[in-house]
Amino acid sequence: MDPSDDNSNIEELIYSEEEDLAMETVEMEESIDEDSPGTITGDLLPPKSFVTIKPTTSQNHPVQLKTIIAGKGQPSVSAQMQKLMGRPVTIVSKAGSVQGSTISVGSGTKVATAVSHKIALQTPGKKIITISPAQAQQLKLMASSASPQHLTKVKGLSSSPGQKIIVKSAGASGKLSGTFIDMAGVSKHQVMVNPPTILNVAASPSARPPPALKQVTPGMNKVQVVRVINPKTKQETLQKIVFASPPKMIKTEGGGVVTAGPPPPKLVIQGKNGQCFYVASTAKANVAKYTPPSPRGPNPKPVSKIVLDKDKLKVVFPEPTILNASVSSTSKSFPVHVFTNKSSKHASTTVTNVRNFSCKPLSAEKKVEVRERVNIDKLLEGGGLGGDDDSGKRRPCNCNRSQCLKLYCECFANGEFCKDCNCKECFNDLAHEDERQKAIRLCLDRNPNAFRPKIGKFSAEDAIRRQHNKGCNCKRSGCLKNYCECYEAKISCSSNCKCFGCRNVEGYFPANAEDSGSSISGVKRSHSDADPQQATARKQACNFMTPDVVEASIQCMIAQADDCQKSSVPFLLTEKMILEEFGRCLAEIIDFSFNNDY
DNA sequence: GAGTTTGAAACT
DNA sequence: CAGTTTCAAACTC
Ligand SMILES: [Zn+2]
Ligand SMILES: [Zn+2]
Ligand SMILES: [Zn+2]
Ligand SMILES: [Zn+2]
Ligand SMILES: [Zn+2]
Ligand SMILES: [Zn+2]
Repeated sequence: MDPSDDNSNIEELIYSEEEDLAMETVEMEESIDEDSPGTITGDLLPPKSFVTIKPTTSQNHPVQLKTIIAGKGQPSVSAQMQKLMGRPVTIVSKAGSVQGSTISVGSGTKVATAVSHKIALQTPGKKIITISPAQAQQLKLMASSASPQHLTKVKGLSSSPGQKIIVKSAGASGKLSGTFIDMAGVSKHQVMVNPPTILNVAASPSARPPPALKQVTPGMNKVQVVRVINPKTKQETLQKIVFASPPKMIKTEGGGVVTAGPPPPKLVIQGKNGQCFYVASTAKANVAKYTPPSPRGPNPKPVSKIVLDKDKLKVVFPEPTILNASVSSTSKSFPVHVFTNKSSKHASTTVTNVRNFSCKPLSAEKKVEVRERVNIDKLLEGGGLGGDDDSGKRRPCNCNRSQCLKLYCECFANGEFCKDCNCKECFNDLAHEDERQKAIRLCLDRNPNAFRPKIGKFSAEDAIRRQHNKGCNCKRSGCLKNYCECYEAKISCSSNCKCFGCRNVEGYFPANAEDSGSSISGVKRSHSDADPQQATARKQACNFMTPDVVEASIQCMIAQADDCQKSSVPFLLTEKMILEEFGRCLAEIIDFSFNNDY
């Protein structure tokens, strides 16, 4: 096998290294039963063949999966398979025994992943279908049945390109192409691949470039210039304040009510990165105050808002009003001092890093609420691009159809305005603040945490053990590509994730505190010496149900059904034999897991 | 740069 | 809530 041939195997390589398999040579070979001839040709009863995958450094307990033999097709079954797989299928070998039954699908398949009791099938198109056990039963029946009308039920089952395999035949020098059966990513290649470098860049104010002066660009609204001082860098910058919508009665659908005297104007300060603070002035609290809606309810529209750069944490108005910030425990909050020439009163300010604009209960005394939409948590966590997109390196979006007012838009999802983006018909700017607010409300309605950091969590404990709040749902990436939000954030998948064939498991990324050094070497600790607490939270590296394994298993079962059909085995017996085949597959998988002490 | 793949978000 | 569609980014060539 040429290690360089298939670049689709790269992830496997990375994975195997991470799983401490780097030092093992894993061999995949076709083993021929002793009592069978060593040839695989012809229409005769083919030998029992297995694909054996065994780490050479471990004991002799190779995992055996049924194999895949290339050869001539058999009309009825291959026709069925063809329908099933959505492509020509050649089934060559008809195994003499149940154990030897094999099928081959021409160019490799991407079939399905089974997790727990569900099986996910990927159609040639692109869709993943999950079938319940009951449906799986149907599938089996169908596979063994000759009646075509059943076939429609499994139209989704298909083969897929890409997974090429070269099976080294024991006797022959020829190569067989077939499905790559990959037990938990074990690969024959012995390649050292360094794990991705993890950058845990804490948000360091000093590392940031000094805030630049902000040019005041009056929009449709009244604009005022404000000096903003970064409390850490002591640097000042100008910000613009936009007095947006005129005072209005404020209604909140969530039951929160704002009966308003004329509320103060809306304040908006936009920072250079599009991050923003909202300042909702509730100075006339006795007149205009709102009842915080139910946690789930939509938030009242901020009466005033200030949008400013995340770096600039002080807002300075000509005549000072000092606002004390209350610091929320988990979100990054800053003392904010607002000096205004409009009012000489002192006011309290609640500063919350509420990217979601959620309505935090306001204490009655607070007179001004500052809402900050800055994506600070993410930066702090070093999640995703965090840490380095910090200083204005925010990635521009390229939205075409969402108007940047849906969460599809990264800018919008981060609570930022679009700036220097490549979007079309962008509404995510000051000029469309009303629409924007509406969109925000809509999002919050759907998901109150929509604008919260996806990675951090709310307890201190979870902050240490970073994990994706919702978890990912990856089906085909093995959580080893940036499609996966966990992987993208450089964190291991957790119990929150519902991914199939996950390889982004514990140990893939260095644990936060202690593990820093070892992971670079690619040597994975066994979970015995890992932090047990962490072990519970992170996804364990014991996921043997990779798509390939599942596929192989399914193939075996289908082959079994096929054999029975061809031998006119009674229906009930067929069913039983298929189940037995399934059992054998499971046993082999379990066997493998035991022999590979993860 | 075009085309494909992917999984989150949105929608029904 | 599940199934489907839409979307923009990630990825591949
Ligand atoms: Zn956008
Ligand atoms: Zn944008
Ligand atoms: Zn935009
Ligand atoms: Zn994932
Ligand atoms: Zn995950
Ligand atoms: Zn995962």
